[in-house]
Amino acid sequence: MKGPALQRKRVTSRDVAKVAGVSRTTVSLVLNNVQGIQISPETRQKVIRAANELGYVPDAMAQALVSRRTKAIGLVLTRTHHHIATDAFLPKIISGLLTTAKQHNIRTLIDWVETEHQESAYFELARAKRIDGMILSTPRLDDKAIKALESADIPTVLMGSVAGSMLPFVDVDNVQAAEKAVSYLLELGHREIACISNAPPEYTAAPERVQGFRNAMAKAGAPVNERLVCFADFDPESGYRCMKSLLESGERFTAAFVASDNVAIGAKAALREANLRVPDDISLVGFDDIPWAMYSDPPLTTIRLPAEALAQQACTLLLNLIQGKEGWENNHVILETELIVRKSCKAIQ
Amino acid sequence: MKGPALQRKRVTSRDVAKVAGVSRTTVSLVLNNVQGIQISPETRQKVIRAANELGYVPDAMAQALVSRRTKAIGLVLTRTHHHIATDAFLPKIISGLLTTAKQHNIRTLIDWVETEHQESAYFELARAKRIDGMILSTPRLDDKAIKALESADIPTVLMGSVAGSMLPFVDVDNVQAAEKAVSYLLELGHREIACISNAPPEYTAAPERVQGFRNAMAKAGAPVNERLVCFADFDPESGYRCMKSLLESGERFTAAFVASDNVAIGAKAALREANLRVPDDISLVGFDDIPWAMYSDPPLTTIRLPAEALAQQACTLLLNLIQGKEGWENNHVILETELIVRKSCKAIQ
DNA sequence: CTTTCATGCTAACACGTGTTACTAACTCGT
DNA sequence: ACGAGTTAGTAACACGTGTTAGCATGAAAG
Repeated sequence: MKGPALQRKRVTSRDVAKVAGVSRTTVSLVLNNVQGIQISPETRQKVIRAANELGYVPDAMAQALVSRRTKAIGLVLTRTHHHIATDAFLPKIISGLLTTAKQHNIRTLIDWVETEHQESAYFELARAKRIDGMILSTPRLDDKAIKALESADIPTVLMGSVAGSMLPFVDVDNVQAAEKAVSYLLELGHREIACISNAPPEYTAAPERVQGFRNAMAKAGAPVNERLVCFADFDPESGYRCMKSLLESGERFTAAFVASDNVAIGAKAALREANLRVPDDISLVGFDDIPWAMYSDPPLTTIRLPAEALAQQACTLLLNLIQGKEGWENNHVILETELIVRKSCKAIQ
Repeated sequence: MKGPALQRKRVTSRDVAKVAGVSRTTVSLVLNNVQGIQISPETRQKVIRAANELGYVPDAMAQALVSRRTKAIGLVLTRTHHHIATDAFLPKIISGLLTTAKQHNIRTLIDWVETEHQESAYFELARAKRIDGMILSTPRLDDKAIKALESADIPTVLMGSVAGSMLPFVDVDNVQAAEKAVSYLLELGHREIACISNAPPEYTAAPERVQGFRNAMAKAGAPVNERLVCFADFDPESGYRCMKSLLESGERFTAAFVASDNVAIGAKAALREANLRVPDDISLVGFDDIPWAMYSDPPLTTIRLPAEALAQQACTLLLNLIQGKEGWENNHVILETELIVRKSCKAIQ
């Protein structure tokens, strides 16, 4: 496959040139298929044959150095160790990213930024020119970081919108989606509805989803009991704690909108512990439609978030940005959500 | 933070040298803190001050080119698009990898190899010298690919052992772990036990876990009903299908060992559809202890696989390999598993 | 016979860094 | 005063590629 002799030495374009009996320049011109230049078909063949014979693969670092393109993008995660480990969405995002990246022959670098050293880490990646651009997942940015990013010279796309930022982003309409979910509960006759957010309010999407809850309630003329609004923290355990405290508060409710399936899993565990059954005693609507939602017991009614499509769009947007297609700047993409009705909700009789 | 004027031009070590009034060499020597060389403290200060003032960050590509180290490792996934998207373990592996990598100031590149183009893709990454080494997750390798990898000049660590390979790997003792799980069921008095594997037998770990099942049954003198042994395919849906076909086969069983929590989730859905309750009608033991196992209804008894620790060990092993610490070659790490007893099993009376 | 022009290819530079060999100046013991 | 040794720093090369300017050669045009 690689020729008879096993070569441990690095094969460079100079070696190919020597074997083909041409100059290194010609090798480069032929293998990169440069247009508007004249090379005889025989020479082309000689070069290509030599390259195959030697198993020549151009050095990515050298290419990057001279072309000033690394052909790599970065996915930057901005959450804690623990939240990354229990993120049910990460696989979908990675899968989506890899698919699109591969189509464009681009590599994906993944990095994790501890919140304390945010800025320095952003810059390290950016200024070291290790990547051509980056995607920030679930950004939680203060004004300083946003400004630093906007003024930095590295193309950036956010997954999740950030108020006050001019950076391009990809997202769903969280307000409208949450409204859809809560409206469904209201249509089933529920009036006393609890709301557990997906994350603390400083994270993207969290306040929007709670706002959607409020909007739906207001439209239906149902009062919002503030004691039934609670902020979780991404993982099932936080959902468990939220639901437990809601139950212990003694406030009455017949349904709950949980703005994350992952959190809902924990919330349901708390209900079970209190001998409350879903949907007979409490109706539950989730958000995200993680792969396990449909296999939950009972199957969880939820809002489907097109995670893979979001990642793909983010990647496409970023690649356009990198290629300098103007008119893409400050642009954004909003994808549609869908209410998936399963069996975790029941009408009030 | 970066000085008054916003510089869009790239800052090189030459610029730093000019500002500090020294040669580029001196800049390199100072900033890399090269030992055994004499530079006066005042010059050192001048250089460091100039570097900070200009916001100098060395170009990673240029460094890689000259040092022949990219300071990046690759995580290579060898499964289908869909299996990656629904992999409950990927976040933990990534989390573990990132932690260890960050400690050593190493970046992580993630790539995905469609099974058809396996070899070419391996080599592309390796020969292009984009990474210093790679970790292969859930390898499914035929002999040709193994040999190609062994003879390639890129350090490689497998996550999951492969029979007949000399490559270093990180794994648990799958046979023993499965034995532990099934022994637990046997101790509870079960004799007619079904076995659903985590994956097709050509993948690592799958045959081992089934073998563990057989061993435990043999030791207890319980006959293995071959019609109750079934191979799933990573995701819940395959578990659902397996369990459904087991139920439709008409063969009697009181418990099932499911060699993957992810698969078990689907299997449980099939049981529920058949109006069978866990653990009252059927006892269930899973494998992996994914984050959702403890929040399942009922909480799933399972074998805990130390996924993050495995990733960390794999990373450490790889870094040793890259640094050329001999004595680490052909080495491997086996981590311990643990039976986590929850509420999905019941004793036979 | 000279001038123009296309063809086929190459020498030479640039990218930004790490590192080795070397030099100039200065100290010091005798 | 003089060779020996230390100190502080630099010039020059290497890494492997992409790209521009230019050089022969031969053919066509005047």
